[in-house]
Amino acid sequence: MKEKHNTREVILQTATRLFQRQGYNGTGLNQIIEESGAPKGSIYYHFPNGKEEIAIEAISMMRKLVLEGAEKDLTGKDSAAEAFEYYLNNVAAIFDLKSCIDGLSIGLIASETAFTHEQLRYSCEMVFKDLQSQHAQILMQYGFDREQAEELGITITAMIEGACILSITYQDGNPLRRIAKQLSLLLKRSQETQGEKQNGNE
Amino acid sequence: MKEKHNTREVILQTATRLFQRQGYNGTGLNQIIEESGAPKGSIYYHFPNGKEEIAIEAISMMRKLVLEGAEKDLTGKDSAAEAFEYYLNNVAAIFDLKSCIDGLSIGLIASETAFTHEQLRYSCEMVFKDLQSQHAQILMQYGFDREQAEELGITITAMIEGACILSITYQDGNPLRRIAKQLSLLLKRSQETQGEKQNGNE
DNA sequence: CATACTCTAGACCGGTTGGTATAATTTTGG
DNA sequence: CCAAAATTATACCAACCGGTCTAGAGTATG
Repeated sequence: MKEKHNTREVILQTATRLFQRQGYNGTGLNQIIEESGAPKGSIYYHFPNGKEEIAIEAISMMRKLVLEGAEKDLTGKDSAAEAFEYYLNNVAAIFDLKSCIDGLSIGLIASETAFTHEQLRYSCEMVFKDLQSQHAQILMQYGFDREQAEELGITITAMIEGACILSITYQDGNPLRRIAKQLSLLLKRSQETQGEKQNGNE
Repeated sequence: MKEKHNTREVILQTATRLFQRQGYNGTGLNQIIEESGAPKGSIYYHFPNGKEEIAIEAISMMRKLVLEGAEKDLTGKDSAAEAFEYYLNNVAAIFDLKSCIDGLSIGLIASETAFTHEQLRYSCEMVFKDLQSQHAQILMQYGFDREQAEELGITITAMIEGACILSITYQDGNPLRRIAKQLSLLLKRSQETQGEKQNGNE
């Protein structure tokens, strides 16, 4: 069975893309079927619990895409400030191309389902927590202490999410680029202040 | 006609609330009708162009609510840092109550319609720009120079939007409170750096 | 080859969607 | 009071929604 699971993967990839672009409520199964080329029977064969099950797996795929994309851009730089600025500028470049926005943001599906689909809300919460952790880990690798890294982790997660929404709305990478600079400054200053605090203790 | 325009206002208020809570695609006209008590005929009488027209007016109402709510909290404080921290803590308190989230955020309707409803996207872009301007104006009132105020304006807009999404997803005001503190620090440091730059020039 | 299992394919279903049409009711102003 | 205008009320519509069902095609194995 050379193509085993291929239909399932195609459905999932199409759904992931469409859910990120239009949201859960704005994406119908028929659109997923058309754009993936998968037969309707296969949707329920592979995802017996229906649309919600597809969405939960799509959120999982978004998580993987976002974490991997960020990891790739955030490591191997001279400082946290440089790393996060580089990452956000890469995300901005994707918006400029107006191309596929997979793996950039989960804010849409998170906020639209928060009051109406508890399982999806919970899945998104877990992804956001993973993103916060990733950011905090990266900051610690660049020398931040744990407490500050954690507070900055959640702040960075929010900033990136908010910046993506602005760029999506403006259909332009410019908001992300401007916010990348401010995030860079924020990180530089935070690290300087941490340095002073450590010197002060000695 | 003592109640002139009352039906129209009730429809609009209900729609504004529901669009903010569930988004545009997640809110059907029948739900607006039920929850507002308005007759279906009146929907098309008052909003002849249908759902999109309601949404455009709802976005306008959201704009008013957000701008007024922020104005009320952001003025009359000792510093920008204190003002924005106070504002975000008030927003957080609303999330803690799990009550009506009107006038807190437009990120959901903005992102879900960005690729599919150009008029709504445009309306949301204008609201975000107004929010940025408001934030920049407030910062200038507290002593920031124009250029820095504008860069911080867009950054604050993104941070608030992102923080609201996290709080919506976590169903908890805590993300907002934590980010309020980081925003306060960011503003303090930005103002100190601006002070040094001015001293350096003299 | 036969059999069992996996997977596809697409018809079908009841319910919901946004919108239309028009009669009935209410309001307004002379 | 009455006519005209404003507004309500509700039946109706085609299209779309997520989900069910079942025949049949494809694959693996003995």
